[in-house]
Amino acid sequence: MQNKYNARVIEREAQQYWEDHRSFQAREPAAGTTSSTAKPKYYCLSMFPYPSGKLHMGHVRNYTIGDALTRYHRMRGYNVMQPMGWDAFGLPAENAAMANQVPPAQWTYDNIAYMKKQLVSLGFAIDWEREFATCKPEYYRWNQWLFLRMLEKGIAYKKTQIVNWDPVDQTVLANEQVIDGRGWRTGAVVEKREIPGYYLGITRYAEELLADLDKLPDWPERVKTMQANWIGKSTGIRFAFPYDLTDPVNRSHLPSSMGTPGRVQGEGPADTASAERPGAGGETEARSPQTADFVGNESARRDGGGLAAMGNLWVFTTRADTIMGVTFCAVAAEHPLAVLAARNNPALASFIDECKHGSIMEADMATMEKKGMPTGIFVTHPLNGEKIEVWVGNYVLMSYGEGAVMAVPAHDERDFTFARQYGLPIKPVVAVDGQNFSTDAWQEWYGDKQNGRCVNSGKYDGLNHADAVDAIAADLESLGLGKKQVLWRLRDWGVSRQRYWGTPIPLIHCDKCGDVPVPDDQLPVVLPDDCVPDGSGNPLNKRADFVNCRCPTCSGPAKRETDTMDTFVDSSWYYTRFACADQKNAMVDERTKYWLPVDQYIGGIEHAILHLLYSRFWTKVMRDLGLVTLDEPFANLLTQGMVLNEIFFRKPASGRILYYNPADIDIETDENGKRTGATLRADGLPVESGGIGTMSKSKNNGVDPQSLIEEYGADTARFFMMFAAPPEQTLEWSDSGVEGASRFLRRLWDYAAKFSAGDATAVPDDLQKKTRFEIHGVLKQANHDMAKRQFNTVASAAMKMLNALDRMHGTDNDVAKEGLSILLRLLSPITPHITHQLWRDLGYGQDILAAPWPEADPAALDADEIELMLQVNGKLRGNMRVAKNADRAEIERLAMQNPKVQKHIAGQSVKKVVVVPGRLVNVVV
RNA sequence: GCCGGGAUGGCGGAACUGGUAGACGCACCGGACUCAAAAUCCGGCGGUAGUGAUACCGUGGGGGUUCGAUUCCCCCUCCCGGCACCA
Repeated sequence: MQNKYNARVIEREAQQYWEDHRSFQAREPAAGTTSSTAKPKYYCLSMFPYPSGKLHMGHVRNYTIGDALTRYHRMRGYNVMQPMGWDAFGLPAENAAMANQVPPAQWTYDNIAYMKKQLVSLGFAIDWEREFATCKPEYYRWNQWLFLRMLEKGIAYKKTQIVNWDPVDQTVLANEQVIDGRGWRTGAVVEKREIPGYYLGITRYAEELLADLDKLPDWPERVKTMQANWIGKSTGIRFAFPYDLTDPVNRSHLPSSMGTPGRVQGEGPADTASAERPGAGGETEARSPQTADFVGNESARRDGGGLAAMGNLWVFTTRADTIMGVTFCAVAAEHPLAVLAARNNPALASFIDECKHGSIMEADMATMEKKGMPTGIFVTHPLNGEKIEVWVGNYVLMSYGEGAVMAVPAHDERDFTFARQYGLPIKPVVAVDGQNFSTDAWQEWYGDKQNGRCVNSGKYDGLNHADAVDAIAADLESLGLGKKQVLWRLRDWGVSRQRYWGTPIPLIHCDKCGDVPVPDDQLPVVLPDDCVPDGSGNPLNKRADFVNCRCPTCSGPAKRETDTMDTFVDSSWYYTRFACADQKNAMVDERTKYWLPVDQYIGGIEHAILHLLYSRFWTKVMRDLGLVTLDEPFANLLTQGMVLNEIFFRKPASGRILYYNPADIDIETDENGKRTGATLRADGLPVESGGIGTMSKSKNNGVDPQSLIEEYGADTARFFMMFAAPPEQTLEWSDSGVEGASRFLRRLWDYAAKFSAGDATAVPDDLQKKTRFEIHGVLKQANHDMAKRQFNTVASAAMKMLNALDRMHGTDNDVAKEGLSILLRLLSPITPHITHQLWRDLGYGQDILAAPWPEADPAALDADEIELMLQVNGKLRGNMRVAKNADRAEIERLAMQNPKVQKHIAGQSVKKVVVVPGRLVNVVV
């Protein structure tokens, strides 16, 4: 073997070997394999990358974790599959296309080619025969196909709603892209536009998406919590306050056009299905408060379309037990009653306008001062008949529930604040023993529904929360004015995008026949891949060859839909496609039954909600269409931590902060190694430390994986990443840590070279025995850690083994031979190249991948004598060796004789002696 | 405000189910090799006192349970992440 470690050469050779032997090709079991002879399968998947240009450290960490798990399970005897693909549609390609005047397709394919080379050079055990890119018609045709199935089932539907529109870029903006009411790029004032779009009915699955979180015991708790919060289930009562605009108190609000009083047709309680709710949005729009109008709100739409003189103000509450404490109602600025009242009230109109133009971010609204104005409209309390005034309140969201609330200042903190501000009455209707109500300040117990009892509530007095809610729900229902209802925070998923680089939505607009789905036999609707966007809207609109078509129904001239699908659609089902990527005639086939679910999914926490929720939804839809047979796609989820690096900067007296790359900084330390300062190497002058942050361009603290691989090799990069921190925690970059990883691999190589040369230095038997004891002890712990996916301690175990072997000096013995074979196998999931080479060079076998995973030998751990700690009053005072089979009395006797123990118990009486077998003796005095 | 996760040497991080706190590595200090440097190897490395054996203190702070607490319970402080006028 070579006596010097040359990463470049051995990594190239190992990768060539794997390619030649198709080492990572995953195969389904041959027909006839019985479940008793079959290997268990292990589908290990890392979130596929967006082909942005080149890999970043986050990718390297993500895929190294996945690769270590894949290789470990393979050696453990699993039939493994680790595929890779490309999440290839998306906005950055359009931006790059504009900047470089190159079509997004070409840019994307160039990036894929380069990044694939990088992945190969990192030695990942990927089955490249299953690779695909989502921007290929062979893939996205199934987006279109399934979309059409959803349309048939009514899961996909079209509706019109308000969105943020940038008039300069001519595109929809996500909420995050609107800053102080202006487009982030153009600075143009964002308009509200009512735009038709397609929605997927994820809310139909809300209950199951929430309940099935319990079927995911191996998901991180915080991800499940985030999803549960996002889905946001509230159980309560939807009920109505009837109003009559012809009533003398309301006469001034009667619209002149509204001569004849009369009830609105079809108005009734609980007739709005909870599943399909107003203001739906997808991806980013899901958070949009839909402030501009009440479009989509069914009860509101009927009233708003031509408000009748008599009607119902619908509200939702989870605290129906406080219904007798209602002293006013509050509605959102966009609520039809507010709009009506503003018609002849200029002050109110301008207030409403102010509310609408406020920040649309909900986070900002939370800290906003509570403001409101009375509408002068009165509604009737459904249970006690009192006249209740309707206020417009800036704290009521049009997008949640009915856009209107019953206000109970005594038992809701927001209502309390509001009532105090405007001098509205506060009427306590819930009492808690031992507490006195005061309107001076809000107290915690006012909102307590656990311990409260109804008071001042007539027939409901004395009831607790649950009983009162039941009784009130029953009464409201018998009046036809209300009913129990579940309200969800989750919105339907808006998937239409006015973008070019995405899956065309397969619909055709015909003047005669309306919106006509593209027939299956005309799929895929192929996206022209030679467009270069110019920044003025969707370039597809200018492609006559794409837009103009024939109506599938009447064959007349028609126009193709030019909106494309949200790119989250692509990633919602790609994991099913890997099971059968070569299937030309169907979206998926039987092979999904074998491979799914994904046994281990690995990715960033930033996808905790969107991608993971959409994928869960999509799986359930595919299941209901009979395409797959599972409820949940990802059995085990690992969310890896981010890669951080230090930030260095200078702040010139004038001008912008300048950031310096840590690689260009020298650290000064005192003689204890404590840092005293940092200077820029170029000029030797001090720079300031800005702490630790995620690697980013803006902070100039990124490290390019490519340069790392070129300088040290893939194994060093992989080893450092695994050693520096547990996978779920953040990882701090450290150049000297990388150096240390490299040093270890060189030491390993040097040791192997020495072993190979045969160093016959005599090693005493007891040292050999001790070394073997140590190796197997470390292995036992390492296997425990491996099962926990705690790779940092596995890496450290490998280092400990090398240290132990090295201490033995001589290598020509069975302990060294066995120890090295254990070490190589333990390390092979982390550093596959060097271990592949050494395994062959040292004659252990042809291919370490075929070697069994090492297990600790109990015989090696069996010692004649064991060491016991000696404590006096719980303080460590010494230790002693006793025979393995010494009994309790013997141990106690020996411990009491021990001089260290004697010294510390001198002159005191022994109260008790605690003996923990194999561990310690504690003498209590 | 609510939910989740944290806090251990100069640094990254270990510590099985309550049983030797600081494994392993980095940094630093001392030594060997060298004309010298790098690389490599050997030794040291929580704090205080002491020449030393040793003693005391020490896992964010305070209390508790226990023979024994980084680990379990209660209270508090700070940090990170997510959500947020959700009715």
